[in-house]
Amino acid sequence: MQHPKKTAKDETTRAPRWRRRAEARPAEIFDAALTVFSARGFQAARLEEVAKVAGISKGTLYLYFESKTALFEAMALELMRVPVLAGLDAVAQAPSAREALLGLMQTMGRMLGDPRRSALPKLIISESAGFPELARIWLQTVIQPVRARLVEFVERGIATGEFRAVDPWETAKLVMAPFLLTAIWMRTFEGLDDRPFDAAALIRQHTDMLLRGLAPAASGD
Amino acid sequence: MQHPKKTAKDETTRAPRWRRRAEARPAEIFDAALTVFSARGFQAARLEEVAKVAGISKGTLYLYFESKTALFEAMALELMRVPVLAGLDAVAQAPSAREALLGLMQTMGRMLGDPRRSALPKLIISESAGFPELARIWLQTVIQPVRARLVEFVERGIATGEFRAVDPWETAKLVMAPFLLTAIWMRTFEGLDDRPFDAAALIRQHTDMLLRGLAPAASGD
DNA sequence: TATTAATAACTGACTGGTCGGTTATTTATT
DNA sequence: AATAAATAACCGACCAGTCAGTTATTAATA
Repeated sequence: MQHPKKTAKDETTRAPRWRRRAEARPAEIFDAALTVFSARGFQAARLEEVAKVAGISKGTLYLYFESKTALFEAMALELMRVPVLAGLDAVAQAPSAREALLGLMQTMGRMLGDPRRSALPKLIISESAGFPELARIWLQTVIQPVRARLVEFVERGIATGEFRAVDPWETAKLVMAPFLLTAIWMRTFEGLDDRPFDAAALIRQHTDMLLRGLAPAASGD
Repeated sequence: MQHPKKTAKDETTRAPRWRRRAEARPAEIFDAALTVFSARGFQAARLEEVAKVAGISKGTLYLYFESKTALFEAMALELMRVPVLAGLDAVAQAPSAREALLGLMQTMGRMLGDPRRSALPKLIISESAGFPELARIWLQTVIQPVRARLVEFVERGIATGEFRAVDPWETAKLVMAPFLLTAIWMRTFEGLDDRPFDAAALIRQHTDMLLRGLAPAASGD
């Protein structure tokens, strides 16, 4: 049988079974992988399902990634690479320590609103046993830089008298804790609890409490 | 071929290969299961290894538990059953809201010191996708009661004028967040970070910040 | 432009190894 | 001797990873 008249580029539109889309694939696979790995966890995730969600066959996955492990790692690294910290330097330029701190918290709050990025912490934490290297990288590329900034802001605030003298390192952890709680809660208990989780309200309250906790004593310490 | 000279049962009590210990087994298996499941995650954990750690054979596991899933669930439930909340009512008897709050935080802090119990949160969170029922039970038996108490204490403090008027629900989450951070950190990043994690210092700082954040405005709001 | 050849992208049936779970057998206890 | 407890060899479902073949796309040729 001869080839059918595909030459009729005038709209015979015979949908091909698939298309070559070598450029678009990786991103789509990352998307699918995040979805499936998030929903099932790394081990329980089936590559067949990742492929299905990505709209390709399992074999095709292996044209782009060496192994299931490599796919997971590449995906996680890809999501980390994204400007998690892009705003950090800008925020640091704020005229006061207070504003810098608030700016950073706002940035983190926005990140929680992006389902893709807010999925990463729980995934890294959950799979840290099997991928210690990934935990290490997350620590180095995300946690430590953010923490360093927070420490810096707190120290600056103390120096300028905006804040009272607290331990900057412990305070940095306290600043981050509610964000972690939120990221985890949304992906673990949301829908099971009788009360909806209002991330915005939590962060508002967090900010309020934090600023009061940092305020210098009104008169004498 | 006949059996080799085992007939030499000169009965001088050489250790028998095993003993009947039907009563002690379950606890030992739980211990082993917690260790292995914590280290590897549910899916990656091998029953062979659980058995080895428990000092028995894989087959013996099945004398006590229906399946890998049943073992995991039974273990998690067993750890929840333990007096997580035993101190709750006692703490609630404290003369002031402030003391009740501090008492509860102290209890939670102590819990983090017990490696067995502090392992549970991360395990539940990590496996929540595969065991949504367990997440629900954890929510109901641990999180919600603790949260309810916290809300109650905060409301009481506001009523008595010990605390300023904050949102008790959001505040309850803020109280818990650093404990969650600690539980997760210790089992995820500890050893990778350049700074050791000082849980006690964090809780001290947390307490300090919290009380200041809750303090009524010195003069006018 | 039409046809053919060459290549890159993709598919899906297949396989080999890995455990969860079972069972025939051995060992301890009563 | 009878029974209960534990073992270890075994089985088979499941799935990551492979590969021989198929289809789309591009390049070369007429």
